[in-house]
Amino acid sequence: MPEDFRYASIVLDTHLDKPLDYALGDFANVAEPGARVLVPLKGHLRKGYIYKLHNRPEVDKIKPILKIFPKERNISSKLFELALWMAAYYASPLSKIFSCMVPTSIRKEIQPKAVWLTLAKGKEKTLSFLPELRYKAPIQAEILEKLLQSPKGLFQKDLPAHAVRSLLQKKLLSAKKVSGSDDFLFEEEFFPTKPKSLNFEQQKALTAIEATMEKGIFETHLIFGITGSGKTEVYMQAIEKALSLGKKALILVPEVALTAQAIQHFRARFSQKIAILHHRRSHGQKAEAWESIQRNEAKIILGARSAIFCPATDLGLIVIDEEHDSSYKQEEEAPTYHARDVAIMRGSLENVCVVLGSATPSLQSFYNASKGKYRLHTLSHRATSSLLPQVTIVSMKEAWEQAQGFTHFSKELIEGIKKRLPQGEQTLLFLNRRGYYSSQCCPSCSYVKGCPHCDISLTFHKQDNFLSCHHCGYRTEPLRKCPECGSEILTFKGFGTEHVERSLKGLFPDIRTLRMDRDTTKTKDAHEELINRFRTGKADVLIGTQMIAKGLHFPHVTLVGILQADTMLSLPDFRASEQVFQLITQVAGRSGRGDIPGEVILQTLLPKNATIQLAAGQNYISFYDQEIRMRKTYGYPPFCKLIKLLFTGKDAAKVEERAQAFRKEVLRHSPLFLECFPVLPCGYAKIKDNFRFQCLIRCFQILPLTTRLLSLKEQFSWNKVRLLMNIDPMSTFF
DNA sequence: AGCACGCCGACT
DNA sequence: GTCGGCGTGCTC
Repeated sequence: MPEDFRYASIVLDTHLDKPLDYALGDFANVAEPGARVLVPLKGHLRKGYIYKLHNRPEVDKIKPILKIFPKERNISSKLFELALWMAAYYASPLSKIFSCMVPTSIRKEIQPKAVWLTLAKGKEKTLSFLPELRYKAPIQAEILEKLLQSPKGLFQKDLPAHAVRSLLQKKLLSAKKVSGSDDFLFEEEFFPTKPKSLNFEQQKALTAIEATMEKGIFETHLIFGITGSGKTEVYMQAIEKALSLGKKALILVPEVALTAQAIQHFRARFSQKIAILHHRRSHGQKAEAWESIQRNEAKIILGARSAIFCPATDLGLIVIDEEHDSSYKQEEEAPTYHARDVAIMRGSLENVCVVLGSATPSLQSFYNASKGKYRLHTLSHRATSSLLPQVTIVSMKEAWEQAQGFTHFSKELIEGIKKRLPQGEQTLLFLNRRGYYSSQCCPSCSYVKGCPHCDISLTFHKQDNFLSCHHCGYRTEPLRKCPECGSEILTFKGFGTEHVERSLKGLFPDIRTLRMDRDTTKTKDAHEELINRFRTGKADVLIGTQMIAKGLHFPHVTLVGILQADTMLSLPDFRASEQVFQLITQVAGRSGRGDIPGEVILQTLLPKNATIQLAAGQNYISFYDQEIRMRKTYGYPPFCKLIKLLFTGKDAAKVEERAQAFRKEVLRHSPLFLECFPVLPCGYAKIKDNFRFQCLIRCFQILPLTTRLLSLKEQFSWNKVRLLMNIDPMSTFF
């Protein structure tokens, strides 16, 4: 017989880390962990979730729970279990985990207020007075013209409010309230694409995944498929299988992959409603997607990392596409979770088949697969007839000798671009640095103009002629003279995409270029537009940073130039090689996706470097063998676990002192086997006026240690210094 | 997170 | 003499 509990500890929505006790009163029979409740706090009403039921309150003065919300607002028992695991593993307060699990729009009950406007019925043809209106009320006329061009309608918020009101009064427009999402537009029009036939390897992977789903058990599959091998088609057919079993499918993709185009790709295959969750959607859109999942309307959920917490019941399949992608890891704030690892935990709690896919699996995942923890499926052929691109390594030392000075472009690259111009074939140039010059400096005293708030140099942007900080957004005019020595002869160092674009135009005056980096994709649809313009052949060359590397499909690209393939290799980070290998492979994979075979030119100052050579050979297995040996020798993951303690604060000396003191406490109180590295300034020693120090902990098991660390953190006197515990950090440098 | 309490500079 | 700056600390 269950015990009768009279109290509950409640985790409040506020950033209050500690649960508070309240009396259950009449709610004793309906209260359960995860239930949404309303409670008084300091004379205000607050909402939260029940964490535990008990009979031993911590304090004497106990206020009562005022209300228990309907079950739809609960955190389900399965997700609650996942939350408890996360709180322990990631050493994070439960309140922060609950706020990951439920969107703010749901927690704050924000009612969407978007208004959708269409031309009033029957008025479409009676707009003969438009010329007159254009004269009397040009703004109103403009609205009507816009609506004639988009007959489905427009959001009111995108139109001038005053003119809309007049038009509504004249009964020329009709308005209806919607959720703020334009999802309803897509529901009507479907031209479903058919499943493609699978090759032997794809079929084998699919059969194994289907078998797991049929058994209704938890099992993790890793699809290791070269770029263009048709992983997505396997996911699609696995999703179909999940649906046919009456289950739901959750697909996680890196944030950048959630472009309207990728979404349409999914919408075109499935007639079912697809819920889309990512952090750039509006409150209303997120709330609608979330509730449609909860009402069991959406059977397919597509989202970025936080979608792993979606309230779906009866999941049959979780897909993590591009499993190696670092955007799955939350690094900035607690909980520092990895969506792939949370997915695997969720899968095991809910008996779900988990599918990880990548052309360059993380060392961790491939290691797990090699140990039999995951089932490995290799797709070694491109699904279409296209071949993998031919990669050539070019030594830039030699290129500079030949050119008698610095150049972005080796002779091989110039020839490659030139050859393609008359044929309408396109080139992609990759450089992982935006701006024109990466710093302004004084050659006589070697002063470098840095950001006053961060520990980095300011990047020069020629287009608008300013210096900017890529960390905090600080902007200032370029220096006229050196503030240290007064010299008026100042120079610049280091080149970015803006400079590459200009140099290229110097070489080929008539060349049509597009540039894609954070600077050119600031506005809402700029990203989409740039991709469309390039895809439809409006440019010969696309120059870009990281963001051109991921998943884009350009059939006319037959040449990819990687301008500085090695800058990241020099970082003192255990994952540097892994990241460079992944990046080169992903960028190279953009070449030759159509009928004509592709070419890749890999420009580097380290042509003999093993990682560069293996990436050029697109030889993942050899790279894995090399790298896993390295990790084993030096004792890095997956052969151990890492925790990065990050200490930040305005006063550098105090931050370092607190960090040292905390490190001592960790060593003193830990009977567990662990290794505590010295306290060091981070690679970025200061960001937004906050100094940063870190201390790396190496251990074999996370779980008992994080509990320990959390209680030490609670007892410690912080004195204006903050600590972020990063579990399984992606980088040990920054 | 809020909100109160608390201790030091520019105002009626 | 008060108003108000935001530093510190508590909320069941």
